[in-house]
Amino acid sequence: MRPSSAELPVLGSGVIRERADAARNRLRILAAAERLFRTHGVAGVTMDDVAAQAGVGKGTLYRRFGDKGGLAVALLDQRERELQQRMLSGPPPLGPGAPAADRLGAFVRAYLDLVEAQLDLVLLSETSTPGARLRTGAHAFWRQHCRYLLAESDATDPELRADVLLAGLAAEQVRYWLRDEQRDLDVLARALCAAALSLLR
Amino acid sequence: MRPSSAELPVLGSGVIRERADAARNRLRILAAAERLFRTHGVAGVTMDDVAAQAGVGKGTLYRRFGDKGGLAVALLDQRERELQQRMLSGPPPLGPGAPAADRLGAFVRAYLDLVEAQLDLVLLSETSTPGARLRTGAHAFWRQHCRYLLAESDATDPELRADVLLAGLAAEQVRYWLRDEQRDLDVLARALCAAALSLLR
DNA sequence: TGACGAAGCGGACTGCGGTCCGTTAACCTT
DNA sequence: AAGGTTAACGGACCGCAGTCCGCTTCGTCA
Repeated sequence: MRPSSAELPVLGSGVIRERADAARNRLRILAAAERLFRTHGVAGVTMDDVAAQAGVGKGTLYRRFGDKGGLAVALLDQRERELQQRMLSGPPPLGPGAPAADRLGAFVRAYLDLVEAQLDLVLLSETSTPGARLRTGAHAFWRQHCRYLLAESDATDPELRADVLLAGLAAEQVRYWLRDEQRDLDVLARALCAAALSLLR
Repeated sequence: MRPSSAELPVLGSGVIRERADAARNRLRILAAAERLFRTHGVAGVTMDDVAAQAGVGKGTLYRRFGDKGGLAVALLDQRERELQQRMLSGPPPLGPGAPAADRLGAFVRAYLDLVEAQLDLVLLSETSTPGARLRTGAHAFWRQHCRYLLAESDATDPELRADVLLAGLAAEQVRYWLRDEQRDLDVLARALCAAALSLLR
């Protein structure tokens, strides 16, 4: 889909290596975007701004990241990978070893924290285009994990219920709870965990 | 928020009546939009197209409907009101008289049908701007209804669970299930009803 | 090391959503 | 019925996301 550092060709395989200027520009763009987003807020930065700040043409920006959402995806990549690692091989209850229900609760909590910490960026990555949320590589990962845990607990229709759960964790919805309804993050997390557990039956 | 025919000033109260040219233009615009959306698809129609086809300036379009999503909301208004009437005073299990759990299932089914029948329009109304979905008057209605039914069944945290349920019924998600995953509407409806019932406990 | 092919670059350009503000005409008042 | 008030109109205008295509530079291979 969208090229990000995660999906770039890897040295040694049959795939061609990333060209030097391309690599340099990719880093420049990411650095510039992060700086601008931090100081002006995600909404206050245009793609022209990013290109100019990175000292790069707009075409380069789009060739690399596809669209504004793709840029957000790339910026989120690092944090998401960390969480994914913890889920795959970290300590329980998030990592393997705990009962599926506990792991699901731990995931909801950890994912919610990640979304909250990067709300604007996640929102951008999920809403830049209708349906974007469901098309990122990261989303496929979260879904796969939830499906597995739901199936493990003999939930009916784990695929669909994983999607329902993740729909409830969409940035748009989380932002509404947190900002518009002023819900406390911890209380919200507990309530969502309980709802997730309900979906197990 | 967004002015729609539903919120227009009503004759007789202290509020000022809609001017004659305004009423004429409103109808022209809605007719033009419906015609264009039907023949060219929602995505293939620009606001300039609508204005031109309606024989009206663009400013008029925006003054009346706020943005493209507002136009979609207005077009959906009729169908949504019908469903709302059935929920408030139609026959059970959708209307009053049946157990809350049955009414919830009936709502999920009926709402899903409405979304499916007008997928592109609902999608537009929910995604024209991030968070639009949660801000329409209709959404407040669906939410209120679900909250009530959940509370009636002694569900924990009915407010939050209503939001989770409705997030799962968002047009973006429904389109994904129907179009990308090719799920059968009936099967999907049954699975979602089951998930909704799980949220009751 | 020179030269060739292709990946990558960059910025002018396009199209569309949304705004602004000078003009028009509906409705009220007397 | 004439005049004044003001809501409503309309289309030129703006900003930004995203595209296109002629030019540049990288990496390779002889």
